[in-house]
Amino acid sequence: MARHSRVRLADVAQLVGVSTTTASRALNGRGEISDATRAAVLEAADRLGFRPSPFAQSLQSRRSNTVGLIVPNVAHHFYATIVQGAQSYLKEAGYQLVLIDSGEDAEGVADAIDTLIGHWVDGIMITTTPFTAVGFSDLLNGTPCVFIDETVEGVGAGSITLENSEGVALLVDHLAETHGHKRIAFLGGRPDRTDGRERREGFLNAMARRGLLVAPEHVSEGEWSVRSGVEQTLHQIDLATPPTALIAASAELALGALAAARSRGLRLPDDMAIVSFDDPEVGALLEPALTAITYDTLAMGERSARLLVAAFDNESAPFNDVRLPVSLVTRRSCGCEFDTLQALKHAGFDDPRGRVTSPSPS
Amino acid sequence: MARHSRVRLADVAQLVGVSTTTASRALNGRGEISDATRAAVLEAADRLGFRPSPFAQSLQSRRSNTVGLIVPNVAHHFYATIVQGAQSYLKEAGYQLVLIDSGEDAEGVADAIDTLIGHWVDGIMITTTPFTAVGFSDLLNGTPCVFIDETVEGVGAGSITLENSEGVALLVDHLAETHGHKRIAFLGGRPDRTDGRERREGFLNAMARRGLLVAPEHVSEGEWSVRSGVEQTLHQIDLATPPTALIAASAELALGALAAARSRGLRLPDDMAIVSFDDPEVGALLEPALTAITYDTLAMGERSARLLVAAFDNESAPFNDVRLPVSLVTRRSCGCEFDTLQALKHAGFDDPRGRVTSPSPS
DNA sequence: CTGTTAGCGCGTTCAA
DNA sequence: TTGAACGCGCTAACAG
Repeated sequence: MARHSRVRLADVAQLVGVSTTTASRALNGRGEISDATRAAVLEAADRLGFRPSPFAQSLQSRRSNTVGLIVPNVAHHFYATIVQGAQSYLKEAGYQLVLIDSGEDAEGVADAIDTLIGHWVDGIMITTTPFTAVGFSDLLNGTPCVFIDETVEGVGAGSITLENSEGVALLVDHLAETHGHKRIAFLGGRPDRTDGRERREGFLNAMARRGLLVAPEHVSEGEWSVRSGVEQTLHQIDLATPPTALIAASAELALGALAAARSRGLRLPDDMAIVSFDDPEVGALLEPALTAITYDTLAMGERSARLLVAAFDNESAPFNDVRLPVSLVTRRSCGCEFDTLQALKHAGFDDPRGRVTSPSPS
Repeated sequence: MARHSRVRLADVAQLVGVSTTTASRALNGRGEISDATRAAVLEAADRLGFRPSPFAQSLQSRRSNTVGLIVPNVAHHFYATIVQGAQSYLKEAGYQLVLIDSGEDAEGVADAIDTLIGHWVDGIMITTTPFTAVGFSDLLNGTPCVFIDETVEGVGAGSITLENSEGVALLVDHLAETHGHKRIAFLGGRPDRTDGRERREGFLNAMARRGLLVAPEHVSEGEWSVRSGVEQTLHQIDLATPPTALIAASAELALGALAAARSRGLRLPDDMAIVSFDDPEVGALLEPALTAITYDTLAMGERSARLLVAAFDNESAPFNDVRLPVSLVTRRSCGCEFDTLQALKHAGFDDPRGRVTSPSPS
């Protein structure tokens, strides 16, 4: 295998005719040094293509300039975008991202944390929380950490989450005020996740605030998946008193809901309105185009990385609980007017790399 | 910032009462050593929670046990899945993945390669090729490398690509044989990419093989994006002799095509059939459900990683050009029968992590 | 079978 | 302003 053999600091120093100490000082700008030698060293380093060995540096400094990110599934757009956001900030800040796709189960996450600590990452960002506070504390063993989209009480430097209940309230308000819906059902995800729980509670609160009754059978629960969306929706449609509008707690649930309703021959949005927390990548391209809550996932990643890096310099800072705003994009599935082609022209969808971006709400 | 201070080999050795050399031998299984001391060292290491410093090891061995992966856009499902596949193999093989989202432009990729080499990765996987062979050779400077979805002649240990022309041929054959289409148009992506070029040529060849005429205006070109799909499709529809079927060279183009055709009031698939190379995540949930070429993206990532790691042990092996098979999934957009709900029940879409997997063809 | 020595490449003393 | 010496933690080479 290719053993790396490159120019060392010593080579640079030798070329210039100074000690490695001097060369080091010139390159790092520490200590006093004459302008002449500094210039000479810099030029020599440049000419030789000198790159300091990160291992030697880390061995000496006891820090790796590396940050770990644990996601349950990189292939999911939400997590992939967080990776992207995090990396863009970390690069700027001089850190390298180490990504681990852990799966969602506890064992995988424990493994991932262990691996990252074994690699001496300076900090860890975690997007899935199958442990309690003590569990995490044990695993982390003092390594700085930030939670994304989830919160674990009293562990880590902070968390970045969405305004989940506010978002659901936007959906409820829009359905009720603009379109006059009263019998609104909620398709939920897993209640053991922070986001799932908050969205569910947000729904109940928003309905209560408007004095709208929620029949128990109009609040269902399931997995965070398309299949579950189908099942929950069929169940709702078959009810003696089916709802006139559906709020899906996630993009996958909404996709399932759309498919299920269509296959039952319902005309959307006339027979039933369907809206969603989470705007799927293809939200504007669905039939009907999906009214949804959007948010800046890229910013979630960036903010998280920023929060973590900030924590490096200030370990004793209090837990930082950041909430990111969300907003409503009205399209056709709620009953509003929406011209897909027009929307495409004005907002996004032109990423040359092929990304299907949703029009960002202003 | 949290300086790592942990148990060193020396601590273990001291506890047992042997030299670090002996301890090292016991832990690494090198050299002769008595069973008794080996056991003692292992136990002590375990009890102390000893983890060898990767920096010290790398400094000494001159290898990092780390592999770099460069993608133009992690947020894109295709690349995200490659990341996932690559990581799953690398983990098994004892390597850590270092991911860089470089963007698609040459500068970003050059930067990424540079960064990775600066981190002494043992090898690099590249998914976008904005350079010629000499360009890459210069940048890589001997670092083992594998290309994914693209090929650069004569550089690296090998490449993993799809059976692009075979895939397009499957689409052409299906449209012609099963549905009797003769005027088939092709919506192309960027011809400067290996995949784009091969799909375009595959189309022309497949049509020629069947003796079908292709009017020049029925082969268009553009970006790899939804917007471009919309534009190209509108252009085709407005032609004096519009095609009766459309083959989109990528998922994004297909999504754009669907939206454009629908917005013009065309009934799909009766007025126009639309099929696609690339099965979008939501292929089965579109209206109409999209007939498409699918392939195992996860396997692309795995195979690539496998190929790279194999190259570590055998640097002089010849260039390994791996082609991954693709297959046709017929749904409704070509004119076939397709029951979305039924498909959901039988194939995929039940990933608890929320992944929207396409039914895999058997 | 085991220990001593030395060096991977860098930064940081301390002394000149 | 510069340099010599040392140590970060580990393993390979060379004794014993």
